[in-house]
Amino acid sequence: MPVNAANALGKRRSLLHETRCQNCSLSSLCLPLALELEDMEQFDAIIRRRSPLKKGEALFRQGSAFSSVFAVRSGSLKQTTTEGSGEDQVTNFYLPSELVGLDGIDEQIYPGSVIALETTTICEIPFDRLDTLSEQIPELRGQLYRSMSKELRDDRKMMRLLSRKTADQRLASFFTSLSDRFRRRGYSPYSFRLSMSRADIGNYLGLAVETVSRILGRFQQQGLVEVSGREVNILNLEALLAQAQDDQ
Amino acid sequence: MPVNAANALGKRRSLLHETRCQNCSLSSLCLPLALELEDMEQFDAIIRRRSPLKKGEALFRQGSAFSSVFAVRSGSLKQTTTEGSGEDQVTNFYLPSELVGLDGIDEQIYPGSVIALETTTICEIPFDRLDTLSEQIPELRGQLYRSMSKELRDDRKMMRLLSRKTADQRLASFFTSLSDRFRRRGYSPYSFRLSMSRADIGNYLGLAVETVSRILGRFQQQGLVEVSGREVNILNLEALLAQAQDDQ
DNA sequence: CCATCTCCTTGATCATGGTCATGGAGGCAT
DNA sequence: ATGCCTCCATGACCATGATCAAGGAGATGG
Repeated sequence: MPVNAANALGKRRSLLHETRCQNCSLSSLCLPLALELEDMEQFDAIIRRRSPLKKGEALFRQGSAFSSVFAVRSGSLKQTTTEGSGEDQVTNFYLPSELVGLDGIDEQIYPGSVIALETTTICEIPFDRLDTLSEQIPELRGQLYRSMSKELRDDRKMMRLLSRKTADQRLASFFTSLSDRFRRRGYSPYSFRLSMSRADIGNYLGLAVETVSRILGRFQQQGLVEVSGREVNILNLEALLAQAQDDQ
Repeated sequence: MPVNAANALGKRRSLLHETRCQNCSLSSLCLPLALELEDMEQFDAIIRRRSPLKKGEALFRQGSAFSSVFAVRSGSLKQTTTEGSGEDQVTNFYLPSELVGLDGIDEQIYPGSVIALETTTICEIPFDRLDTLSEQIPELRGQLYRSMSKELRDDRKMMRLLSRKTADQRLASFFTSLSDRFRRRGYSPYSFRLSMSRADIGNYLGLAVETVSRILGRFQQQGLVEVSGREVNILNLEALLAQAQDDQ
């Protein structure tokens, strides 16, 4: 007895590491967040699921032609930009449900490379189709505006961090921010694994690797966190939050 | 003999410091950049021209309710954010044709204050009407996406500046960037007036005022610029551009 | 299981730019 | 004009974090 068409489709999708937005656990955080079922189906139809990226693989490279934005489904990535012959600069880390590539719209070129930090699955959203759909679905358009606006806001925070905070405050901010992002995604805010190296963290925070190591050591001695390699246990979130403030 | 209606309207507008987008010298840089005449008229209709801000006046304050984005018509402004009881952080300077307030869409609150640095005129664009119009006019929507995308790109540049560049490179970048922005607006790229104080510049670049002063002095000795108070003359743009690079 | 490489840690020294202190210059109101 | 501010410049000193150096830990592949 043959399975019905819907099931067959379902099976094929799952074999290709695909799922539909309707079933995705991230749908409450991701772009289709505000969509009715019917609209979500339309949105779902333009998504291209990609085969997973392996650690170190690039989603795209700086300078390549812009065509799509991408939503992270699982795993994590870093964005890096190179200028002249200078060293790379890590400008962002991306976690599941976050949107990658929005800064390429303007010049139709990706202004940075985005590299997987671990095995990572991605939903590709062709931008011209997204734009067209955003004409028909105001909620989708609103969500897109909001995503970009939020990224602008986060950038301002990062500027403040880079120009006013001490090394200790930067690390504390980094951990509390990560903790918060994990919590919002339903993971433990106290216990998680860093997918990025110390070098990536230092580069992102504007610090030398050695400084990152030293401060992590100090945080451990102070009983704020417990760090073993890339495993992190936050022991005193309150104190970390206090450290992260740059006022006083 | 009565003047005709169009003239009367024109007069009233100019009395209120108003002009229409069609006549605005900035229209090739501003939001309506890509619009046909007919679309531009629709866009023009939702704009509210405001009476000029005086130096030091706020366009809006951090935390107030988001309702509009704003286009700078003449003059300049700075964006500052306060965190806790900490010192303000200058996160941006805005020049004519640039769009202010885009980072408030997400949380429906302006995340920073925006203050006029001199007498400044502004076009107010109510966001809900802009959004609605962007549904009907794809070019407008595209331009809005591009504006936000560009701001994201500029933010990445700023992060690189703050985390990798030396004090000299930061100042050189600041001047070359300003020079470029003036050039694009049809002003001299070599000779201009700074509307912001040394303190604002230092705050923006993550430097102490004293450092800004010292480096400006050094730049003068090196024959790169001539600075007298807030008047700037760029004598050697090439060399400044070279200084501004962070590679080598 | 060993060799190799990358990643991380820790120590010693140094340099950039911050802080503190002071004085001058220019704008603005009286 | 005169005094008062704010803004800017310059000098002396200091602190934070970078750089240099070396070694250990953990992963990866033969």
